Amino acid sequence: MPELPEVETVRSGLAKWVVGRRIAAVQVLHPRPVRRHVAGPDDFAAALKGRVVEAARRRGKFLWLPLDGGDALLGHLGMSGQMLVSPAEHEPHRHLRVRFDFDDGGPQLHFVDQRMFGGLSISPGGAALPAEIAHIAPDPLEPAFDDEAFVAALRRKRTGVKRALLDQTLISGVGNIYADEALWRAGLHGERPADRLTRPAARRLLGHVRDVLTAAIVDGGTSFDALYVNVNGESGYFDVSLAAYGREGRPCRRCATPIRRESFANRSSFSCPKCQPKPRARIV
DNA sequence: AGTTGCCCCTGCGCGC
DNA sequence: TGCGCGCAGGGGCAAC
Repeated sequence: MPELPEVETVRSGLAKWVVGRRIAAVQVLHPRPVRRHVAGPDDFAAALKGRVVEAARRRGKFLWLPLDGGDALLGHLGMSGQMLVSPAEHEPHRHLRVRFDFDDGGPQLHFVDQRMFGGLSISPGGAALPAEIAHIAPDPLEPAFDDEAFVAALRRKRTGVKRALLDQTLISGVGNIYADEALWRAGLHGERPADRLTRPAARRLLGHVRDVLTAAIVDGGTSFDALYVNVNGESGYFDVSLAAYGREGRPCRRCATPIRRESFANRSSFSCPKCQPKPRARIV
């Protein structure tokens, strides 16, 4: 579910509510979200007890909390993960998987995840950049992102431009919603061969990716339902600004043609049939 | 080596 | 009312 804007909204909430606090206890209520910690849930909890959270960082859709001593708590929300800051007296969420208590007795941190595609792990020495996510490309909102390197790499991809946008080793943070939104803004169908984009077209597409991600962060992300909320349980409202995703049959905001839905990699793609014409088959 | 497909999970809404 | 099916903001890994 969460893409870069949603994860960034969560990160800023963690920066505000969790950074600077010392973990007093960790309870793992379901082992699956901690599956990447090979030593097991008990070891995971023991290793975090007493550690101070020093920062809240993000690359693409990954989050990490640098801890005193140089390690980091690395997290990914998967399709349905949430980080909630919750007073201890509140009724726990049905899908609460991991609970963190702090030594100040203040609100707890709850990792909630219905589908459990997300997870938490400890990255040894991973405060600056966890080794586990070294294979992920920078995201387009961080200074390390190299626009021209991305444009060149995109134009070498022997695949459709949407698949390329979703390739986290090429550009991170873009998921199914914002890929469709950026392609709509660029007037490109997702099946357009990436290696046939002109350099200027690739640069324009990157600009649209950056613009839509930035606009969505301002709105606190996209919330279709209760599965995505910020650390205080509040929804984002970028959904009202979506132009393509989830708008099948509704008029294109540019030309009023009904938005089309096509199946794509076990999911869906939304686009305007007129503004984003399907490419002709590749002639080899 | 680069690209594609399958699988991991739970729950909800729809049609029969 | 009940059940089966399709679908959902992601990513790792095996197989071509």
